[in-house]
Amino acid sequence: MVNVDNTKSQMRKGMLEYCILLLLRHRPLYANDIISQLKLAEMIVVEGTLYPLLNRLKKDGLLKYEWQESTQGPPRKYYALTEDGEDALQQLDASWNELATTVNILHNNS
Amino acid sequence: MVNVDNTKSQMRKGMLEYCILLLLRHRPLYANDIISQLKLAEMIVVEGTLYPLLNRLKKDGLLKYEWQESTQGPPRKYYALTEDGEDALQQLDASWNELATTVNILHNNS
DNA sequence: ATTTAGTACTTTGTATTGCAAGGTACTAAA
DNA sequence: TTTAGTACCTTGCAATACAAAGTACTAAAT
Repeated sequence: MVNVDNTKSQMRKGMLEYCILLLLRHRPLYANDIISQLKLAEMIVVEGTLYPLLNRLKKDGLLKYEWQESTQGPPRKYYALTEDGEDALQQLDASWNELATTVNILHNNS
Repeated sequence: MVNVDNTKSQMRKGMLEYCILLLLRHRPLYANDIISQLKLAEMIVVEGTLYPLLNRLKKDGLLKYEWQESTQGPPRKYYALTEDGEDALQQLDASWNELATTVNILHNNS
């Protein structure tokens, strides 16, 4: 059997940022929430990937966070979209639609 | 205006390999053909990206090539899917469908 | 009080990979 | 014999996903 895992994971990687923004669209989440949600969606991410990514999105002004106490452990950074983040997300919705259309055309054409 | 170009290009990158295999599904193409086709589909690729990628897919046994004379210039490497390549492509079709479904769910859920 | 386990966030080193830029080699026309 | 065009390859750099190790805080167990 051929190994397509690498290609599959490349596909997922490309969507990661967009999926994280989608998850944050309507409610703030902290890192572990995001990891669990993405795991459910079979878009596996690990801490070492997520934290730097969240920091980058924060630095770029798409995300902000608030510290919140937890009943069982240290406080958590709850991330939410900024206004710029919402703008970006809208643009990415459009990009996603284009991309999906393109791929489907290539798929059917061929 | 927020800059989402980086994220957009990450999305496209992830699909690159799959799209190249799709293009080769029913006919052999050489590098410039692939570049033109992908440019039409707004999935821009440049030589420095494509050649190493084709070599890798060849090395992995998904692609093979034949030299063919050209009427206007040096000979060309026409790439085609191997049997393993066709298997891989089928698996990737499935992966693509899953991914697209997942993203659309995240999109609508949110 | 001290240790241990659990949780949350961060950092470091490595491998992959896309790309710009430059290089080689062949063909054909000037 | 030069020049332009085409095709393929390589090199060096930047971005980034990930494994693994590290820091810090909380809460329960001893």
